Amino acid sequence: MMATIHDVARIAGVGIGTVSRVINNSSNVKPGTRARVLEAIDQLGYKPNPIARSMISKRTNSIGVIAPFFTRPFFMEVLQGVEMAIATYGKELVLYNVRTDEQRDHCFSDLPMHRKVDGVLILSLSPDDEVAQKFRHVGLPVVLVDAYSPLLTSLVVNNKEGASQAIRYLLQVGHRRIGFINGIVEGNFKFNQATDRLEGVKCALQEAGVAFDPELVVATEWNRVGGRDAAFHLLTREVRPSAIFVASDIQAVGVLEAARSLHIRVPEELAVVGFDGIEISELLGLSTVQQPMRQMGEEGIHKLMTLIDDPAHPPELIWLNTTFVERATTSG
Amino acid sequence: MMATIHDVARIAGVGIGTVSRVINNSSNVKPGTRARVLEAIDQLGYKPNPIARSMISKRTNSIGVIAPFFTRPFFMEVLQGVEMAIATYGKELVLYNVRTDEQRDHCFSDLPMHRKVDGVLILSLSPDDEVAQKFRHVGLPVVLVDAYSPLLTSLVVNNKEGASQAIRYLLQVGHRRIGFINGIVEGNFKFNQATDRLEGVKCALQEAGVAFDPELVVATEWNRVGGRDAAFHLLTREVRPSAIFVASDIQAVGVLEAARSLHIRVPEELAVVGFDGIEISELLGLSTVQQPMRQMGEEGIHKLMTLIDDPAHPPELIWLNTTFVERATTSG
DNA sequence: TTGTACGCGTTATCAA
DNA sequence: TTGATAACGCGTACAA
Repeated sequence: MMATIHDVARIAGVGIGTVSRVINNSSNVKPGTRARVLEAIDQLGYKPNPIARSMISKRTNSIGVIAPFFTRPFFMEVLQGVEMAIATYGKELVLYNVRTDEQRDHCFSDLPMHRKVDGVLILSLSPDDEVAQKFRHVGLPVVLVDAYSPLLTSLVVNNKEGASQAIRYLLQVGHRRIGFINGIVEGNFKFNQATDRLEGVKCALQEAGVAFDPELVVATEWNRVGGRDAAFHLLTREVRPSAIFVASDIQAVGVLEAARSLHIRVPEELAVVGFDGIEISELLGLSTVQQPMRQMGEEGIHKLMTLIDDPAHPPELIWLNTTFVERATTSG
Repeated sequence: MMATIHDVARIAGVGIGTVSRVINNSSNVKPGTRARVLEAIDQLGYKPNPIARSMISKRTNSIGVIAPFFTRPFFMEVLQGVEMAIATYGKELVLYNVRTDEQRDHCFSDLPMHRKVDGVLILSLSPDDEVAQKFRHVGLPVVLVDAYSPLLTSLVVNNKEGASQAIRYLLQVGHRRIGFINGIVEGNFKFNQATDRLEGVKCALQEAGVAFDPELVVATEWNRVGGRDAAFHLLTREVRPSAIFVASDIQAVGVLEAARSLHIRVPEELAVVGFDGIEISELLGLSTVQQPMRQMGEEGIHKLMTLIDDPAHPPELIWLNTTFVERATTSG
């Protein structure tokens, strides 16, 4: 039905070996025969079967991306960088979205064996040592983005420092009662965005000699509703905070909604700072701690490609920095 | 290095045929031997190689999604439905993002031959008859979502009626000078969202006996900046419109920005209606024509799966309806 | 420079 | 119920 290398060989009156050599433009083939083969290929509209090819070469020409809830704006931004980088390498992008722990475990255990991808980029998910070891063992290149493992090349954002930037700014402009709405800890791993951001908050407060008040900290879902609920909680206490730092922009949007419905003016009566720097933060004039999201995706892929070319390459730990962006929700 | 079916056969002391039968739980295998095989599989941590499998079965267990600029919110929403549906089928998702006509043509011409996917879902891109014919010819199942071809199963939104809904509403609440900011026509295909929405605008005006004024129509890029620029254009004319209907929410956001910087109050001095119903429209209180985006993705995949199971299934044309959503930018 | 034969890891067919 | 063997379409030694 579909033309194979044999058909081409027959039409061109050569052996399949020669056709193969022409396809992979191996040097040792006489110009005359090459022309004949090329013509036969053209005539039949022949394309090498990539499945059969990867059967031999052990290369699939596609790379896998594992992300939790890739529909969240943060992942979208990273994914955009990933996609662009992958396209420049001419690879295909296989997307594994994981919503549950089961899906994650399934991905982590099966992917290494499958070899349906030449490499894997894992987003915001830190595999434990056992899983990481397995990836190494089977020789499947892996890069972690926004996640960390000592055994795997990791690109991490300095979450702690980012949170500190936000708190230092708020302290500097005079706030003393600062609320912190964190995201809930997803998964039971050591590297965790929520944990690190909380750490950064504590640190910055301590440096400034301001007491840390656990009553002002709430952890909620990483979404708008979570942010809104938490904000209601914080803003309806007897003594409410004069500023709230939120662990993600999307939650911060919920905070703004809560403030509006409570008739609390932003920034006059309440300063709000988010985290991430997704598009909506710019739209709403939300001050935020900007992550280099696009860059994370792109660099992650570049690292992965070098790893694919040189699997023996030792794991690296790459730190990326955040930038505080001052907008309308803080500057009165 | 990695265990194969031969290793399993050797350890279990059976032939590879038997192992294969156990894997695909074919009935005719004695419980005793099945147990031995299962044990060997477990011992070796053996997983069948999917590449070798699809070499024979001609099934890759993954489906391709072609989308232009999948990073736009509209595509994200559809993609979310797509992803969820694909997950329920246990398939893998291969994402082809196309930004240029070359990439599109490349996708359309290569994918059918590759057979690296069992089926393709094409988003917002209408292949011409020649390309469609090719898909049919090689027997690769295709479903079009938000796009149309007479030769392929297509899920389309009633763009014309949607635009009419918006205009009828604006007319009903008293507007007579209604501006229309359209998206530019991308690609030279017959089915086109921009064209249909313009048609709907004209129709609704005509029905109401209101003259259509070409001066009030501007076509721009499908993004915020495009919307903003177009709005500046419309709003700085001597007699400006009292309402603007915008072909996408993302452009409408730009319109709102323009109105704000021109100190034109919304909705008192200017009513704004978008199209799409992406999350941000809800956030900003933007009145809009809601598309059933998630549903489009899900239904598209379901249709594709039935097509994969029954390739002879004739192409269908499925219409989906929009819903007008009234929010703050129109209701004074 | 070119053709042949083998192997990649499966599934499917056919005898036994 | 089972095992050997032939495909599947390609890359690649090896021989010519």
